[in-house]
Amino acid sequence: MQLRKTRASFSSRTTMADVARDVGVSAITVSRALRTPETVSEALRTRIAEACDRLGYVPSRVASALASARSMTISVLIPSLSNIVFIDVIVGIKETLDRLGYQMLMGITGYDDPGAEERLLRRHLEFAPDGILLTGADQSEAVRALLKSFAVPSVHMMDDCAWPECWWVGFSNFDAGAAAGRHLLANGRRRVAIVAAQLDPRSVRRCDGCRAALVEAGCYDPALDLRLPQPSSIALGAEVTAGLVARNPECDGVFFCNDDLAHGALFWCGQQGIAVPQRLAMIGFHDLSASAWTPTPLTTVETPRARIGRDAALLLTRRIADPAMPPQHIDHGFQLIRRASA
Amino acid sequence: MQLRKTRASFSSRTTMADVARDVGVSAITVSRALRTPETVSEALRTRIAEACDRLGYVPSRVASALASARSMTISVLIPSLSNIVFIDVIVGIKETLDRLGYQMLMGITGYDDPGAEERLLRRHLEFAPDGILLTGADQSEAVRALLKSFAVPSVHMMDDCAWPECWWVGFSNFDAGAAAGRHLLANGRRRVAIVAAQLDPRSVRRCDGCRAALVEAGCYDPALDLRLPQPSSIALGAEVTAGLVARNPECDGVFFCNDDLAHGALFWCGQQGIAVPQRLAMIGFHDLSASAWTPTPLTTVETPRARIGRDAALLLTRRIADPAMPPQHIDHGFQLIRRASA
DNA sequence: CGCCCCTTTGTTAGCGCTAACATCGCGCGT
DNA sequence: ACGCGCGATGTTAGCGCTAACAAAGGGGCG
Repeated sequence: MQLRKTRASFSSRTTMADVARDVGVSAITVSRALRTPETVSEALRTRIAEACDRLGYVPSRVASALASARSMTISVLIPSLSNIVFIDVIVGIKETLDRLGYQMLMGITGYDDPGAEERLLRRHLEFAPDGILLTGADQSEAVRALLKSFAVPSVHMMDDCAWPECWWVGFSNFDAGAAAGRHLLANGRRRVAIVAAQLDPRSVRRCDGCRAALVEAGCYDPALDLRLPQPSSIALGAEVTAGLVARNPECDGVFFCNDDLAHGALFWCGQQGIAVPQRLAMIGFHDLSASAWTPTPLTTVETPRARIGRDAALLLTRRIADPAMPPQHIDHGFQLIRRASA
Repeated sequence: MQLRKTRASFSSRTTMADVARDVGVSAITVSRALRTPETVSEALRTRIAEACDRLGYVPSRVASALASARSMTISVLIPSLSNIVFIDVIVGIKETLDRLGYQMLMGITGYDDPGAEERLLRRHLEFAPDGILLTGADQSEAVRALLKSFAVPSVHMMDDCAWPECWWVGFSNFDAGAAAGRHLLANGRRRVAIVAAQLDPRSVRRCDGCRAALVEAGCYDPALDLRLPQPSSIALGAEVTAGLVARNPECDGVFFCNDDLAHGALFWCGQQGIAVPQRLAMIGFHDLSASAWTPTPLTTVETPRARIGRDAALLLTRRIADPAMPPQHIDHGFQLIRRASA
């Protein structure tokens, strides 16, 4: 008889072997009763279920993951939590993953550090996720190499991607920006400013789209094309609008790359008595819930964020289940929401 | 020679054994070089680090978790993602956990189903988290029993708790509500309404606090004490204020159990030309970023959400490291933010 | 009646790592 | 010269589960 100390275990929890012993079968039968009930006779299945209940058995996904090479976790990499846009995406993702029994591991890349996504990915790979959801399709070479060498299925969210091998669920930020620009033009605006903050690739692409629309109409003015590196906020929107009106009094319309900035602009115009849209029309991006409630309700581009999250997660789990599946792309589009501001 | 198929493994990744073979040492030495570098000679340590790099070795936390009974994950149970308040808490939690190398597993309990938290906890226990962060201290008996039987350390967030064994980081919702009530009274208001939506225990407690303040001042009127089961939103705030003004024209002040409702009320008053605070004073709760930007800036109670998340996570990891530690409570308080609305 | 196939259960051997104990060699004090 | 302590490395076993193969029993069919 050894006197060797028993080694640490997860709080000496009830194991599958305990349940098996209790019922008088082998562990694999318990395993099957839980995972593939149809392969176990009904009588046994009932006795096993009863024993699990009675003993308070909670299966260990850690052991299961090691044995089956399926961790039942999905890593989700997003740039920020402070941006409600990504929260909506997460809500959609969780809806799908909860239903399918996956857990979500979340990683925040930030906007500034170009190497952050790779470091984060490496950290997440330690947890052996069954798949990865990425924001945008502008990943670095290092990130793509890691994904490939670890053979982790991935799906990109919130933008489109020209590369046919890329799995993505999103919409064209370029087209959405262009639609916003054309709407301002259709409103008779000729001196249109473009305001972008937090220069992530998707904001840049929608500004590109808006710019293209202005160029096409022959009224693009680089002096009205503002790029701010700071994080987007209501306060920044107010500040930048004040500067814009002071320096470019002829400006008669603004495309803001997101709604927060537009909210700040609207509040500031309200305080200053600047008539929106008569004097200055404006259009935002994403249609946040407050956009229907600003002093002048905000015309904006609605993006189906929760649907994108939901479908990206669904697509990813399908890809995990069938590695031979050909690449899929889902374009969920966008919708111009016409309110009073433009 | 067996022809048995090799079993599934995590995409045939490089293992610790591969690194050990490459360097010409045993696996345990590699393990030590990574986890407790000071126990391995410097020469070996360098060669091991070099081999890890060259082979692209990423340690498997799944195997590590099984062997060491430490999963390096923390489960966080919150009621909702749509409520920005909890996002702020999550931001704080992630700040701490990222620094300490933990991963976060997130569970959403919702507001309605009383059994949801227990089911969710059970699901999370399958992943063998090293600790659990819970919202509030009103858990069901079943939840407390599960936590006890699995011996998972936990810390409660966002409220205080009278029970001395309970570890918590938060503030007194009751006191915060009372402070809001007293502020309205100090503004000379005598016909004060209390409006609560999404009746979670913390909202209820802050309304209790406000009510106590009104009772103490001898001006509590049950007809002005509104409890709405619906989810809180800007639209609901507008709607309920319209009803309140119509039915109770004498009402001169309102305590809203959160800022969203107050925003809706302010927008509605702006549209209707109702003077805030002259005709109707109002005070919100949580100090969301938009509260400084409403038509009339909102007086509200600031809650240190990110700090609570950060410190709750820190406390939890300390409790994990030292199971003998006595229960800790951190009261981060709250702060009345005086703006124009009251 | 024997054969085959299908359903149901079991045996064996890991998945990749780490706890616990074992061992080895070196410097030091006496 | 000897033993002791200590730092550095190794051996063994096992965490709790599941893949792969094995086997037993029953039923259908020529």
